[in-house]
Amino acid sequence: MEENLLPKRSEFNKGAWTAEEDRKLAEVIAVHGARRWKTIANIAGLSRCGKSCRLRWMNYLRPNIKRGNITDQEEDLILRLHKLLGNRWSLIAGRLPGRTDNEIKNYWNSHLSKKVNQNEKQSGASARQGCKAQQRLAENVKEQVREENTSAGCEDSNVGFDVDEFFDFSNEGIRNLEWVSRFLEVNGGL
DNA sequence: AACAACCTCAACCGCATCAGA
DNA sequence: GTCTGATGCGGTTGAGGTTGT
Repeated sequence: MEENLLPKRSEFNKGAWTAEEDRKLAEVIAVHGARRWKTIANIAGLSRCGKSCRLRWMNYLRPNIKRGNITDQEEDLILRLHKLLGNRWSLIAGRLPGRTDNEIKNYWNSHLSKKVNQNEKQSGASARQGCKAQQRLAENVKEQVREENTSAGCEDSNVGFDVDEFFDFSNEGIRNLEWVSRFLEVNGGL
């Protein structure tokens, strides 16, 4: 009686993927490509939702995934990018070949957030100065983007957008971050 | 050896955005 | 212009492993 009132249990498998499921998924993607995840799940005969298949592919099965320890260089880059972009893990992952947004998010939450908190505590007295430094940093970046906009004439440029709007991270207008790549390449450090 | 506390990371969930009908 | 399904993203959870007592 009571079970009639309960929501219908999902018909999808949940939890850890088996090697067999991985193999099936990879096979189907090799043939049909990595899109239309619902269809892929059906073709592969997996009792998984499309979302789950996508996640598994993106975070684990995709070729060129780098597994293992994050190097010091990578860590440094993550810190710099996080300073610049906030919790935009997919954008940060885009700058780290072979790393997934999930991996970077996990690494941040388990390692770097603590590190950053510690550093902030240590420099507690200079917190305000830190804020100012951050503002200066943002201003520097803004200035550089403005220069790029004017020198490139914006027509053909990938960085043609309103700089102030862009740096308002509450705005979801961020789409093309080509300039971030270039900024990091040019500056080498923040 | 046994247990608790902590840590890591794969996977899930909900929401936002995109794209096609 | 609107609707709907697909996709992408960030936050969160929980199982399993590790370390400390």
